[in-house]
Formats: sequence, C-alpha cells, structure tokens
Amino acid sequence: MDKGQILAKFSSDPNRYYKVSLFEKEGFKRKSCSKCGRYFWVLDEGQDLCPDHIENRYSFIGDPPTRKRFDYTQAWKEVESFFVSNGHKSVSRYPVVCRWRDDLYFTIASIVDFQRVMGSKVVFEFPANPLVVPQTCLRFKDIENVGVTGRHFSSFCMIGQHSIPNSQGYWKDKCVELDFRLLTDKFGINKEEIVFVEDVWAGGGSFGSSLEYFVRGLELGNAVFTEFQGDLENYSVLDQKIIDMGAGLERFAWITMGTPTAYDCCFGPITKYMIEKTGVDTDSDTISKYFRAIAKTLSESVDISVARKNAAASVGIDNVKMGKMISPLEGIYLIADHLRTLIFAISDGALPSNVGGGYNLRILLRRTLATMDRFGWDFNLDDLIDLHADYLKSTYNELEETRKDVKTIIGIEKGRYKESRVRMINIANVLKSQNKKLAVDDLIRLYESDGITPDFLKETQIISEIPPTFYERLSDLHQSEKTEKVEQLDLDKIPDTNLLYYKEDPHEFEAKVLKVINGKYTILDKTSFYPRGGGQEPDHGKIGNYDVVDVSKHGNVVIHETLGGSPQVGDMVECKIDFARRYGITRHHTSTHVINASARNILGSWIWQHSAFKEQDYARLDITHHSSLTEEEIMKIEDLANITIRKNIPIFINEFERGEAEQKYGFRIYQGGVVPVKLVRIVNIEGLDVEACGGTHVNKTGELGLIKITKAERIQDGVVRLEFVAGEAALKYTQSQDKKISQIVKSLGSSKEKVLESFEHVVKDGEDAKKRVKQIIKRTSESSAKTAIAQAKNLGKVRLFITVEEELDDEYHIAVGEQAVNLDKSLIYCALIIKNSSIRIVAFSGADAVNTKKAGDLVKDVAKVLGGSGGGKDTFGQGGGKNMLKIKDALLVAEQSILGK
RNA sequence: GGGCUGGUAGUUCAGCGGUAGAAUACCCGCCUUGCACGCGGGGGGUCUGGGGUUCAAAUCCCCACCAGUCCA
Repeated sequence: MDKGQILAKFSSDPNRYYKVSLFEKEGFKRKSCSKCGRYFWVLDEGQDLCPDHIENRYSFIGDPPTRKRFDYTQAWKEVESFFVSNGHKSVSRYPVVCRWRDDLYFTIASIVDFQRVMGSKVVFEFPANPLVVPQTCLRFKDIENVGVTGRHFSSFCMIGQHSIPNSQGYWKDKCVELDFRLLTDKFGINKEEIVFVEDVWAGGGSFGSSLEYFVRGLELGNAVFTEFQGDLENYSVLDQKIIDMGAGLERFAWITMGTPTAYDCCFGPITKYMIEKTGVDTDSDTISKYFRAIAKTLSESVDISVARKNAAASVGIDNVKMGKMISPLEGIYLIADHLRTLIFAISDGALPSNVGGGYNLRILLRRTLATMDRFGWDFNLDDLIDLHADYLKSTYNELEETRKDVKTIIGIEKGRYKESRVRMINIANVLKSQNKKLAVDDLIRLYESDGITPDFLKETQIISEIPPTFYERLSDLHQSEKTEKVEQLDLDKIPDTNLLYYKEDPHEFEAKVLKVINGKYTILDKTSFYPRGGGQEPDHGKIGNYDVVDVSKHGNVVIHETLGGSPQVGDMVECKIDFARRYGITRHHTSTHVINASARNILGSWIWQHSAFKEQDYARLDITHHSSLTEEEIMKIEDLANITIRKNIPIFINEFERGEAEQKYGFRIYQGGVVPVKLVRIVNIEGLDVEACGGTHVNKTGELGLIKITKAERIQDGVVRLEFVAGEAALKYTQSQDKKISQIVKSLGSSKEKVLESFEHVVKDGEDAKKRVKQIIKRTSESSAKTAIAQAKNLGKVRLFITVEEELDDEYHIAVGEQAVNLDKSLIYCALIIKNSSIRIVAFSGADAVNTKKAGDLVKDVAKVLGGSGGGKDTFGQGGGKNMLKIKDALLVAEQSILGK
C-alpha cells in the first residue's frame, strides 16, 4: 500500500486521526510546512516550517535545550523510571538475534520482540501491558554513515513503549501525553520546542496513523498507532490495536548533552580512551560546528562524501584539518559503534561468517580492523570490549556472562582477517609482477571472489584509476530474485486431527477415515502417527491393510500417505504404528538435545542448534560454531553426552504460554527455530537443556543407552554438522565397524591388537616398492636401451626397434626409449604396451630419424590400425587403440609407414 | 539462501588434453671457513576424492569434500 495515499487520507481528517487531547489541552496548532506541505502540530503559531526545514536544526549541539545532562545509561534510567511510575512494566531486552521470526536475522525494532508469526498472520504476545523495553536493534542499511554523520549507528537502543488499549492499556491520548511529559517533566525540555509531525505506518497487512516528535529538528520518537487492516478503499479496525512507540535512546542522551555527535555521549569512556590513546587533535568548537553542518547538509545531498566536503567547506575546515581531526574521529566513532554491535550480536549467539546475518557481522569487524590499519592504531580489542561491557553493565548485565566468549570469537575472526590481508597482498604482488592491464571484468572478479577492492589495487599502484563503470557493473550483477512459496492442499471443513501422540500415545488404535485425497492421502479423526516435523522423520506402520509410508501435518490436520490403495471414507480402521522405528527415532531425538547441550558445555555459549534431522538408525545435528571440531573436542562432547545418559536424568514435558516460557527459560528454548503456536511444549532435561519442541522423547536419559558420534564436518562457514547414533543404532554401528576391522585383520593376516602396525607396514612396503621400481628403471634403462639398439632392424636410413609388451608399463618404455634415441640418433623406438585389454603406443624418433619419420606421425598411423588414435611431437608420440587382434598388422604398418609406403 | 574463485612437492605457485615443473625449504658434497652468500648433486607428488568423455585427463564435463570471497 502506498504510504503517501494513506497519509493524504488521514491528514484530510486530522480531527479523527491525529488530534489528541493533549493538543487541545496545551493549545497545539496544526500547521502545514511552507516548504514541503507536511502537517505538524506546534505551540508557536508563527512557525511555518516543519522540523526538517527549520533554521535551527541541530542547534542543540553545544546548547542543549534540557535542564539536565544524561549520558546513555543514565538516560535509560530516567526513561525507565518515568514509564514505571506511570504504570508500565519494564521488560528486559530481547535477543538481537531474532530466533522467533523466520523472516528476520536480527531484531530491528522493539515491536519485533512481541510479534509472533502464525501461518501468514502476525500476532502479538505481550508479557505485560503497558510496557517499556530498552531494545537493542541492529540495522545495517546505513553502515557507511556510521561514525560520519554523528547520529547513525549499526545498533541502537530503541525505547519501546507498547500498549494494547484495554482495561490495563491505553490508546492515543494517553500515549502522546506521556511522551510529551517525558520530554517536558523528566528532561526539562521547553514545551514550545516540541513538534509533532503527522505520518502513517503500513506493513504486514495493517496500518495506522503515527505522530513523530521532534526537538530542534531531531526526531526523538515515533508513536505508531496500528489500528486498521485491509486496503485503503475498504478497511476495518483490528481486533487488537497496538501502540508501537519507538524512540532512540541515543538521541535522548544526545539532546541533553549537546555533544558534537551522539557518539560522544553514548559510548561512555570508550571514545575518550581511544582519543587519548591516539592523541587525536580535538577542538570541540570546530568539531561542534562541523557536525552541526553535516547534520544539516545530509538531508540535502544524498552522497555522504559530498556532504562531508560541503560541511567542511562551510565551517572552513581544510584538507589538513580534515585528515588530522575529523577523519580519525570518524574512525574512532566507527570502531566504538561496530564493536558494541558485535558484542550484542555475539552475546546473543550470532557468529561472523560468510552466510546469512553472520556476513553483516564479519563486515563490521573487518571495517573496524581496516580502520585501525588505516590509521596505524593498535588498540587491544579485548580492552575495548571490556570498556563497553563495563559501561553497559547497569542496563545490560547479561553481557557479563558472555564477555569472555565474545573476546574468543572476535579474536578468531581477527585472525581470519589477518590471513585474508596476507592473501590479498600476495595476489597483489602476483598481479604487479605480471604487469597486465586489468579490465573492468577482472576487477569485478577480483572483488567478488577474492575480496580485493579496486581501492586496494589503486593503493598498491596496480591500477592508476578506478574505472567509472566498476560500481555500475557491480550493482547490475546483483538483481535479487525472490523465491516463491509452495501452495498448500485444500483442507477446507476438515476438523483438526486429535493428536494421540501427545496424549496416551497408543501403538495401536482405531480411527475413523474422514477423507482420502488422490487415493493415497488419508485423513483420520485421530492419530498416533507422528508427522514429519522439527527434523523428526514420520512414523510408519499400517492403517488397515495399507502400509503408511509418510505422514505430514498441514495446519492442524495430519495426512497419512499409504501405499497401494487406501481405506474407504467413513470406515473405522485398525491402525498400528511401527514402534521399533518410532522408538529409534525418539531416542535419536532426545539424543539431539543431549548432544546440543554437551556441545554448548564443551565448546561455548555460541553453540545453538542450526538444524537437525533424526530417523530410526541415524541422526544429525548442525550447530553454530566458528571452526571445524578437533578430534579431542568431538570426544569430549561424546563423553559428556554419555555421562548424561549414565546419570539417568528425568525428562519433563510441559506446556506453557509462550510468553511465560520465554520469561521462565529465556530464548534458549528456541533451538529448533520458530514455534508457530500459542502454547509451547517445553522439553526439559533437568539441569541440562530446556527447549521448545514438538517431538517425541524418552522419559529418562538412561533409555538412550549409548551415543556415538560418527562424523563431524563443517557444512558451511559457522555451522558444524554432527552425525551420531544412539541406542540400538549405536550398538549396530559399533558392531559393523568392528566387523570391518575384522575383515581388514583377516586380509592383512594380522591380529586385532596389531592391526594398525600391520597396516602401516603394508603402506610402507607399497611405497618402498614403488621407489625401488623407479630406481631399477633408472639404473637399467641405459643397458636396456643398448639392448634395444642392438636388436633394432635396419630400415632404409633409419633403424627400428619395435616391441610388444605385456609385462612392463609405459613408464619403463618411455625411460628406455628416451635413452635409446639419445644414444643412437638414427633410431626409432616403438613399444606397443598391452594394458587392461587396450594397447598403448609409445614412440621416439632420434634426432636424425626425425627426417625420415616423426614419432607423432608414426603413432598416428599405428594407432589407426588398432582402432584408436594418437599423436605427439617430432621426437615423441603417444597413442593407443583397443583392437587386440590387429597387433600383428600394426607391426607391419609401422615398418611400412617408416618406409613411406 | 544465491553467486563467484581456488584446491598440483613441507611452503608459495606455474602448467590447463600427450614423458608432472619452478622457486623456496630439506639432505649430501664443494667453496669459503664466523655467518650470509655462491657452486654441484639428491630425496620429495595416487596433481582433494569419486564418476564420465577420450587411445590418452592435473588439464574437459558432472558430483562430493575442503578453503576463500561477494551479495540479498
């Protein structure tokens, strides 16, 4: 839906959509901007310009309009206490890795915390009403602006004020009044400074009006009233209206502090530390002027580099000053921002990698390190991480737990960056030595496959200029395509299947056939057949006389696929599930949870389930991890898993309201991904692992018997796959491995105890034999060559040695032939070597013999007879054929060919 | 999730259908003799694995694995 059209519609009826009681009470006037026409509400009747166009934009820099000064963490305490004293519950932030939504990698707004996708609908889950949350949000869109504009961040704290209008919550009037009073009462901002701008919001099938509030041109917050659904011509009021007020905490701090940039007051002691360490020349007056100027010019010119230039020019900063003062400051801001984002993301379980959201994190760290390289700074990243974590402690105490792990991950990733640098320099050196002219295509290939930017090539003087078409060509290459979703079966009017496997779970039961689709998909009124889902393979068994080969769930209906026919609709049928299969799968499913927890304990807090698969005699678990596993790590995980089995820990399964479960157990429960139901089933292996999971599980870990990891491989950057077997499958696996060893023992004629030594012996013998053959050929080739020369037959001007070989290989004849023609320049050496029912031809012509017959030509003629082909150089030719019966003819043809017949 | 690039001696790479190479490191000898350097010789490889095409594959095609890299 077009936002402009909605805005036009809403603004045409401001009393209905925008006028709140506060405006009336305080005497706010509605005005239209004389420059852009947008409508806004303000106390000063003489103001004709909207906040985007007023003269005193960003004049709070150096002159804050507030009574008090609050830095970042203090500002949150103020905001929090204000909302709490006004009846709000203060909720802890949600993870920045958005595991409860399939369509987002990271949490991008506070409202996302409470959105749960069920089917195609978004529903809201509020742990309290009304509430306020300091939600860390990650946004990578304006990454180039970070550090440069004074107000862009890769992650920021969105103050989320959320309310559902009901007996506890409130709607527009109170919302705007609260926001107004927060600014005036709490922060002491003069009410004449506050401007509300009319706007709208639309997304996910719903829409509503919104009021953005500004002070001196700085947008502090935006109160969105999600109210309608449908399209503009025909819309209705939502059952569940929502207030989504999001405000930037960084900006609240900034406006009270009046620092040149928002960075100066939001990273606590980090920027100060870096400025002192680097000795960057700072002069707050010039810097204030510069950042005020850039804030103003930014909206007018799109290109950030142009904005920088203009801003510098307007306050009289020359290139030297730019390079000494502004650029290093930008670098410091960038480092502080990027590291803070990495701390949050890694703490919440994301890993830098080359896929998915991890790529954004890798970019952040590489930008950080590249900036340090550029200025020649050698900050200890661990120190900076400590400074951040210490500073954030009062609001985000949870970062404490993962502080060490964050350092580990960033350390590893830094190592990768360094290796990558070395590789880049090597490639650059090769390019330099080749001294070839590089086309745009070459530059694109270098960039896309090796990460070598044209800027780097220019820096190292491999190219003199970056071709103007480079970026154009690059963006042409990336026209993204969206994938379509698969259509679902039409299951209208079919009631939800009664799921017995979550209840008594009988192995045999009787059920009524409700519907049969395409003669093979049977729907029953109730079932104990577990459908495919959550990586768990479906049950097999029988419905009547028909074999069930697949079971799947569509919505709340279970569909059984049968082989060779299906029962009649309306019949009562006897159903029986293959319990041996089910029990194997069940054991593997519980084992997956056990292995996941073991891996997390052994490796680190960054371990999450990436995906999983379990069937009767095999299972695999993909976990998020930064490197390949060592054999030792695999063994430790396996050991811990088996210790867990021996402890025979009980497993409890209970249903919870989702919000309750999240509050009680945290977001670790979402290992298996999105759970699209209101009631979540919590599988709790006491003291070890708690997950939301719909699968089947054993009652006690002892039932698993044995867990054996059979394989560990890195399936992509940041993901390791563990394959394993449990229970009976584990026994079978060890038995079959043992059998293989027995066979090896038998064929080696060794014993089980000494099999390894025997094997090493055999391998070494093989190697030695090969070496010996090589030596023998080397030493005997000369005498063999002489023998060949002696046996050669005169044929016109040349002498021919030709032989048919069944025992020795081509390697031998090549060595001998070469020697022979060296000793006798008029010799032609030709061998027909029989190998695997085909014939290989090798021929040499001596330096003098070449005039009579070239080796390559000879081979061609001979090979033709043998039904093959060949060729080669004057002195050496190779070829072959498959017709063994023609060998005698071939010998004859060789002579004739030399004689020129 | 979608691309792209690469995998050859311990290492860095060349070769891109026709006898597997260079540099460096290693071992031996010589020269010097404090080392570096210099000279001569030597060992070192199922060309990541598996299929296919071909008389012939490191080389071409397909698949897998490993590594790197870009984008959404």
